[in-house]
Amino acid sequence: MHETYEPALVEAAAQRYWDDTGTFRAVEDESRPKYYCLSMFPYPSGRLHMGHVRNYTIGDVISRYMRMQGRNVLQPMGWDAFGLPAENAAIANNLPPAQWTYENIATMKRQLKALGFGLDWDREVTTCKPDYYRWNQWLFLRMLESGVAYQKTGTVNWDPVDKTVLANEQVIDGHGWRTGALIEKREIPMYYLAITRYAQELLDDVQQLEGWPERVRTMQANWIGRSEGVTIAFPYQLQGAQGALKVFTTRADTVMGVTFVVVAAEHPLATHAAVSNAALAAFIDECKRGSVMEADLATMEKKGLPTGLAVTHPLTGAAVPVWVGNYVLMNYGEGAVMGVPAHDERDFAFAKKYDLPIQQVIDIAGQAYCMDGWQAWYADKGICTASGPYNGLDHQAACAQIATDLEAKGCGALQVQWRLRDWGISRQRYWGCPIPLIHCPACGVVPVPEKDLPVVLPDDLVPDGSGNPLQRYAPFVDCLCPKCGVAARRETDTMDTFVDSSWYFLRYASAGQDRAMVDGRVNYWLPADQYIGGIEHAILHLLYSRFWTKVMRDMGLVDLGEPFSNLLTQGMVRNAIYFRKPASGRVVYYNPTEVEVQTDDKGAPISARLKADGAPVESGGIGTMSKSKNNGVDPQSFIDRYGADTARLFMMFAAPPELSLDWSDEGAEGAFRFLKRLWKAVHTHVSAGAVMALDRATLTVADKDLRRLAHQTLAKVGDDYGRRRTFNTAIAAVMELLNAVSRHEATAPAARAVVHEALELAVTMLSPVVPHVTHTLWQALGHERAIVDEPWPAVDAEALQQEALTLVVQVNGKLRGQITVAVDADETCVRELALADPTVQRFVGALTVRKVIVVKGKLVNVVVA
RNA sequence: GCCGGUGUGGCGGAAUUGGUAGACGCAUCUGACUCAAAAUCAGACGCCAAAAGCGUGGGGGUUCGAGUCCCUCCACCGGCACCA
Repeated sequence: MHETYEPALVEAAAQRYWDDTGTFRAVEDESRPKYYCLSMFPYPSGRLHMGHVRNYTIGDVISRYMRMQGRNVLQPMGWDAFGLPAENAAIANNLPPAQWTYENIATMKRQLKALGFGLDWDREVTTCKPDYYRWNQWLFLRMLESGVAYQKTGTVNWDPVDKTVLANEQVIDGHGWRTGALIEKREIPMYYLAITRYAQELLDDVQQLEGWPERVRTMQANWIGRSEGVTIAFPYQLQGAQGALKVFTTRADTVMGVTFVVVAAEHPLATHAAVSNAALAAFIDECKRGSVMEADLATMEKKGLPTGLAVTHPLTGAAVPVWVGNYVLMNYGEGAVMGVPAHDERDFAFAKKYDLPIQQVIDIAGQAYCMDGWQAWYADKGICTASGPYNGLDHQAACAQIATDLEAKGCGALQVQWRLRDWGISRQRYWGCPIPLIHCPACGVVPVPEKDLPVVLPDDLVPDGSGNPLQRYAPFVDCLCPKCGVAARRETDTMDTFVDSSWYFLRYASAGQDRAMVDGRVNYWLPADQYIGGIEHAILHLLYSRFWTKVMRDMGLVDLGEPFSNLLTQGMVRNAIYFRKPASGRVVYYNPTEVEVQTDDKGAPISARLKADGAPVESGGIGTMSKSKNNGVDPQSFIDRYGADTARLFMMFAAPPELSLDWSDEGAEGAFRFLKRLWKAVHTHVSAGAVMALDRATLTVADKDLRRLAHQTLAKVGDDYGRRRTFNTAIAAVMELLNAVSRHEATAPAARAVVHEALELAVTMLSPVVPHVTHTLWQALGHERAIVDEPWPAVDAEALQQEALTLVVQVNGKLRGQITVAVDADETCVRELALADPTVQRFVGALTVRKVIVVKGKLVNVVVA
């Protein structure tokens, strides 16, 4: 063994051993309990970032720990390789997205290997390869047959200069990111997946997923958004024809307070009214240009214009004016809402702004309604008032009665409404999975026959930002109709990349299968025992994957209904932000490595300046590592300097996995120091020669204390890895153990044996986190078998035994002293010892002892007055 | 705006079921070693001059006892359906 820790040597040796022995190749084995540890696969953006390092280290620690627990572990990896950044890079570099993507994959794969993750690379999945995406296409066609996939129009951002559809992130303040042109909303035909068919099941099942964080389950349930209410029809006459304007409400009990209705700009009534009303037509145009994003919709100024039309209140027969509003969306519900200004905050503001009548119809005992301003209780459920036959009814009774009455008139029905909308998967983009359809002038839309799959995406085109290059590429577009044989046009829209990521975890389990999407191996490995990824995927990706799995189940392709048993959502990796804001021009961000921080004599930062010119820079606090803030740390240069183990150790030690993690050069340095200390401790110990077998009879009190600590630590670390998933506290516990080992006088043979055991346990406990250095240290401690193949050690119950306990004594809840008692001391004895303590005596003084609370094994609280 | 989360020393965090607040690490300070520096090792380290007192974002409450439970307010972060 070397005297000094040299990570480069140690890491190369361990990785060579794992490669040569095929350690991480997973083989199905019905006789052993499996463990499928899944991490969200990366988008191949160029190089790994610290977020990846964190994500995959968590997965690797869990995988290696479960392997030591005797589980047959599968830990695969792949590439979410389609998507917009490749097109942006193509525009910038004039290179095909495929080339950029495959180069990035090669780089990142090398980095993943350098980090020592125990991945089974034989199962690698790359979503931009035809052998993967052909099954997207295959399943899409099956979904079309079953009606899960269907066509309808959808709204997109249209850049009139580039004549292209933009993603939301490419629209900045309503203008195109490249052209600056004012973006228009356009309605185009698109394909949708009927996720709403599964709404109830997705909602019911998410409540059962006990291995998921409560917050993610709540977010999903809110997103699905089941609400029970009533659809109400407001009849109207228009050009002699009878019609009905439909709205949905969960507050049917307030229907007697309706004083107006608001329809979306695209609503047929709005279109009709605009024909003879230029101002209204202009307003509708303005609305159509507005954002479709929920966040914008919620915060923008609510505006409206009357149509001049009126509908009839179905219960009172009163005429209700119809308005057009910029905050009502055609795609949500019925594209119209009823206005009850007295009991809805948004309607109240709208009515105040446009001077519409406000009619209170709900009474809350002890509250007085006042029209001057909105108060929170106006929206509460109460007793109906000024509501004719419904007066005196509470919310539930009024809703039921009103629904019955509306139903009798043919003007309403009870309904369950979902916030969840069907999933639009069409993208007007090149770098994605082609939608396997052909447009025939005679037959219409014709699916590509199964034998012709996959529809291969040409991978040498270079997008230039103006439209989808597939549309101009004849070899792709020109085809023959599979039905009638005439010249036809291939669909050029591609699929949302969320499709690719909705089932890759099934494909890992069916690696190499070229005759089917999945095979029986899926039912061995799935569901994933642990899924790990960023909290930013808490809703969409996870919901789509759950939906996709259920669709495949209903087609008989898999047996499971939920793909992920346990979910761990890891926090962001953050770093300090420094910038300068010149009087003119834009803000310049400086990487923290370029900045020097001045501190006061307690170490608190007071100012910062740029190393290059010595002039001050401003601090922007701490933020998520990003290109735009220039505060990223490149894992590669860090690994080159300190090694993979230090990177892994710091990532696991600096914060619990669910919280955000702040990068710290000094902290990472500290992790490196700890590994050097560990190395030195083992080196010093083995250099001192052979060790006797542990003889429990010859141990001193100090030896017994160290043994107890070692086994207590073992129990804690196992619990932290397995149940709690708090790697930071596990590492801290091993650090404490190592501190105790280095303080231990180890010259006597028995003491050396205890130290040997403690070091073996420390090395074993750390091996999931720092597998390279522990691989070498385990050999140095005299073991033939590699540590990666060792089982997790058992706690020695005898080592945990102790004779005396220290209890704390409080007076009125404040810590005043400590007493040492025998483990089996009874309450009376503990109580007397506590009262006899001199400090306790001093604080009790002349006061009367009211009671004494004894918490077994913990503390005594003397209550005085 | 809506939904979800977070808030504890100079910093990251610990306190697992309501029971010793600040484990472990970083920074800082002191000392040892050194011609010197680095590295390493030892010690100190919530605030306050203080045995007392105060202290877990602010305010209020429940309790013998609250970082932990309840109410309320504030700040920051994630998601909001075409970024992935």
